[in-house]
Amino acid sequence: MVARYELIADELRAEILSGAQPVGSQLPSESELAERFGAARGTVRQAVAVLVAEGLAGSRQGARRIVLGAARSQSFAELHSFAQWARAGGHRFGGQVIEQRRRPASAFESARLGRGEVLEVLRVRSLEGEPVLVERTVYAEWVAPAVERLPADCESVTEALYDSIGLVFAYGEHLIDAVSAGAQDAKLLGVRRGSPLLRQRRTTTTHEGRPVETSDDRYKPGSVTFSIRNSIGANPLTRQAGDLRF
Amino acid sequence: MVARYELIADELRAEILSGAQPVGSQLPSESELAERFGAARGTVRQAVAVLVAEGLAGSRQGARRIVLGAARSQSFAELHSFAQWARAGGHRFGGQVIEQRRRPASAFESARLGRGEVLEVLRVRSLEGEPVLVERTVYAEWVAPAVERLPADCESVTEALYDSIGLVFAYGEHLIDAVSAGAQDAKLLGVRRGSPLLRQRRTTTTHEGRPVETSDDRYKPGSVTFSIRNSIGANPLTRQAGDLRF
DNA sequence: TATGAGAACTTGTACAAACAAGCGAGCACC
DNA sequence: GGTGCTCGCTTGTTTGTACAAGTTCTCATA
Repeated sequence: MVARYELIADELRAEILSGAQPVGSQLPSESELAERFGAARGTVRQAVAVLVAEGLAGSRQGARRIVLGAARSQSFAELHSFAQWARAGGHRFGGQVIEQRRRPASAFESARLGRGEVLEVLRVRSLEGEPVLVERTVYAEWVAPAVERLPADCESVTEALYDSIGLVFAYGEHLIDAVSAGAQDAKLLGVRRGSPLLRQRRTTTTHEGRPVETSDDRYKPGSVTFSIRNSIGANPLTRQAGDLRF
Repeated sequence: MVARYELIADELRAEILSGAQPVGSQLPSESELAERFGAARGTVRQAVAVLVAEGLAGSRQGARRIVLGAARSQSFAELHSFAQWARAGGHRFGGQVIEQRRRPASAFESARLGRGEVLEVLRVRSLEGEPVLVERTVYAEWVAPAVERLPADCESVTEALYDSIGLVFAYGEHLIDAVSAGAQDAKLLGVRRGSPLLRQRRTTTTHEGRPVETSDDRYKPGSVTFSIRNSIGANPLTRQAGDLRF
C-alpha cells in the first residue's frame, strides 16, 4: 500500500519538476493543500517534508515554502548500485570482474565485517562503453558463496544478490575524497598514473545492521559527480579531517 | 525556545555517542521512550526521526530501531563554513585573501547570481598551520560591498557577514568531484601540479532563495573527507554523470 | 524436529485540535 | 516620507486517538 502523503508528495514533486511551480515561487499553504487534497494538515505536512528533505523546497517558520530546485534526486538503490543508477539515467553500462579471491580478514576488515575469511573482488564498470570506475569490494564471509556464483560480467550485483539470496542493502555509509591513480587504477581506467580519481569508500549493512561489504570505488574524473542539497536544520553530508590512516 | 523533541533527541544522541547505546543495539520502543520522557508518542517519534535523519539510527516498520553509527554529524553551518567546521572540531585554522576583484558576471554566473557585476575572491584556508584549501568564491553584486569591507585575514566570512549585514546562508547545493591541481592551486597548497584535489562546487542562497555566492573549493588530499550515511527511503547524496561543461 | 498459525509488540499512517512563534503587509503616527 | 506597531497568515510543536502493517517470538501440530 502506498501512503497518502507519498501520493501527495508525488503530485507536488511533479508540479515542481514540470515547471508548473517554477524555482523561486511559493508553494500553496498547508491549509490550502489540505483542502485541495482532502487530507488533514498533518498529512500534508508529511508530504511537503519529503520535498524539503529532497532539497526541492525550502521551509521556514512563518513564511511560505519556496521552490528551491527542479532536479530529481535519486533513490538509495541508485546511489548504492552503479547499475541501477546508470539504468535510471538511461546510460549504457557494463561491468567485468578482473580478479576475485578469498583471504583472511585484516584487522580493519574484521572490525567492520566480522571475523573469518572475506571475499575480495576487483571490478571495472563502464559507462557508454568507456571504463569509468574501479571497484575493490570486500564481502563478508556469509555472502561470499552467493557472490562467487555470479557471472564475471554480472551487470548488477545488488540485484543479483537480491534474486539469489534475498539480500537487501539497507544502510550505507560513504566517505568521499580524492586520490591519485595507482598503477593498476591507471591501467584499468586508461588514465595516466598519478592522475586524480574521485574515491568513494562505503560500508553497507542489511536491515538488521549486519555488515555486508566495504568497498573502495574510484571514479575517473569527469565521469561522475556527487551532489547534495542541504539547508539549515537538515543536512546529511559531513566533512571530516583526513587522518590518512587508511 | 528549544523544542521538546530536540531535547529528547539530544539526550538519545548523547547516549549513542557515549556508547551507552552501542552500535548494533536496539533503541527502546516509542512507548517506552514516551513514558520515560513523559511525552506523547508523536513527540518521541519526531525525536527519533532526527536521529534517523542524522544516520545514527535505522528504522523499519515492525522492528525496533537499531543504532547504526556513533559518529556525530555536522550542522549546516559547519558544512558551509570552514571556520565553524574547524572550530567545532577543535582545529587550529586560518584564512587569507590572495586576490580580490570585481568583474562583469559571465553568462554562467548571471544565471545563478543575477546580472551585473560580481566580486571574485581567492582565499587560502589553513588547518593546523598548513594550507589545505583554495577557495575561489564569486559573490553576487548585492553582497560585494560587505565582502570588500572584510579584513584580508578574516577567519570566518560567514560569521562576519552575519554580523555586518545580518546575512544568513540558508540553503546550499554542492557538487563534489576530483580535479588535478593547476599551477596556481599547486603553488598555494604546496603540492605538485597535476596532483589530485577534492573539489566542492557550491551555490548558496538566503532564506528567500536569493543566491549569494558560488564557490569552487579545492582541498588538498588527505586533509578533508566528505561523509554521508544513507538508507533506503532517505538519502540526500546523488551521483551525476559528469558532462565536463564547467 | 520442522512447520505453520497466531498473538503480542513495534513502527507507520492518518485525523483532529490547540497553541506557539515567526513573517509580512498594511496602517497609524511622527 | 519614513518609522514602528499591530494584525492576520503561515509554519512549528505537542497531545491524543485509532487503525494499518510488518516483525518476532511462542506454541500447538504434523
